[in-house]
Amino acid sequence: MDLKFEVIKKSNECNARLGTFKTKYGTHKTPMFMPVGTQATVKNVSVEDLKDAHADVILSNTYHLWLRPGEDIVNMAGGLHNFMNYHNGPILTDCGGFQVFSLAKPKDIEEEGVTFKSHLDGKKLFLTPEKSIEIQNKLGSDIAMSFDECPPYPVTHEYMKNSVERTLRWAKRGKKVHSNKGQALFGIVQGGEFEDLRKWSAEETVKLDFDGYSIGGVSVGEDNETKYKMIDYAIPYLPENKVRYLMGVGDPVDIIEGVIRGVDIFDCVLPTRLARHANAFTRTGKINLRNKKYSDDFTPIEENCDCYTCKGYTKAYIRHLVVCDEMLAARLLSIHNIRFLTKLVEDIRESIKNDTLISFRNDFVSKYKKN
RNA sequence: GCGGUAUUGGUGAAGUGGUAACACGGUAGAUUGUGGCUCUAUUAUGCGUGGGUUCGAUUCCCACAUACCGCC
Repeated sequence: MDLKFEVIKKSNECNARLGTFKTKYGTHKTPMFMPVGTQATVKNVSVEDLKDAHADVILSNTYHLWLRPGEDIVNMAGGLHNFMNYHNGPILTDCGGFQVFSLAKPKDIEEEGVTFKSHLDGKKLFLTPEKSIEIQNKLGSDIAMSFDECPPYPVTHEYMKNSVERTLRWAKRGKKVHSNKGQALFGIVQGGEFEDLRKWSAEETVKLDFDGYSIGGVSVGEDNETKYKMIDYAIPYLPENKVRYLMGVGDPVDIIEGVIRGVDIFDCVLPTRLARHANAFTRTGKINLRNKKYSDDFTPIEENCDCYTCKGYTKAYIRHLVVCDEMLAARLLSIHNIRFLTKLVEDIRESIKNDTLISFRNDFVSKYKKN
């Protein structure tokens, strides 16, 4: 399904662009941040919480839902939206390719597909590009991802070349069986830190004509300079009139740097994972609510934040919940962290509109200290 | 009153005549297409108190304190 992506404005100081795309849920603004809800739930928060936090598109995962409860169950429920009661916006399903990186060994990656060892019971599983698309079709997500391999960092040029070529062949196979007319399908650019492979991967993937393009294999252990190069190497070969999605990136500074380089969409587990580890984003850096210094701090996480958490709860109280291992801590922190990133992209959009993104970046980075 | 046994950090505890394991907890840190798991660093200048022996004692000896168990 064509997302009718439109560039509303191009920055005149960098590659950033302000855009919109359309689905049956309405018009969606980019740059955008998507919270991750791997197992048909954004951990610890309700769909009402997500709405309050200005979440729009959310992510779910093919691999996890394939194992539990199984795509047929979700299909019987009427699709993911009905199953999880999420009607605020579209759902994007990741293809399961990232699990190749985290669960499979290189020898288990073959032309036909990938042999996984289930993280639940160790059972051997076999996932192919066709199977991934078929599962995503049944899940009924609005945007499906092409099945890819996300190699670790670093690997040799030779390994990466083989991997990228195979990922392209997998993309072709997946596209061939993609039959869900109401579902968009995105291709994934790989190639690691190698400029020639990123270029090749981007050009060849674009030839297949997907509804959007993502840059994968980023933030897998490389340094910042390399990370930003990976984006720079791919962007010039992606079409202007299609969304660009940088997979798995959600550090606030990385989001800004990504937008400056021409990225439209981001997703990341960071806001919710950090919340489970008692961390909160603030404009002056990440803070750890477990820290003793907050035990008598009766101010909100951020004084001017409009999220549910900051409007009603103090750092001292949240710290108390964290120390007592109370579940509410994770919920309150998740809500704040998600809102922090949705607000960040709102500010980014405003900055693109005003052609002040570079100074916004400089200002943000100077205040956002790595503790 | 007499004998015996014990006393190590916030907790449970190991241990040795050469300067205090381990676990939990505490304090910090990591976390980027999610296992809430996990990982890393750090946390007793001191082994009930006071003496003695020794180059050196938490360790051996004596006394005392405290706790528990026997006996009158």
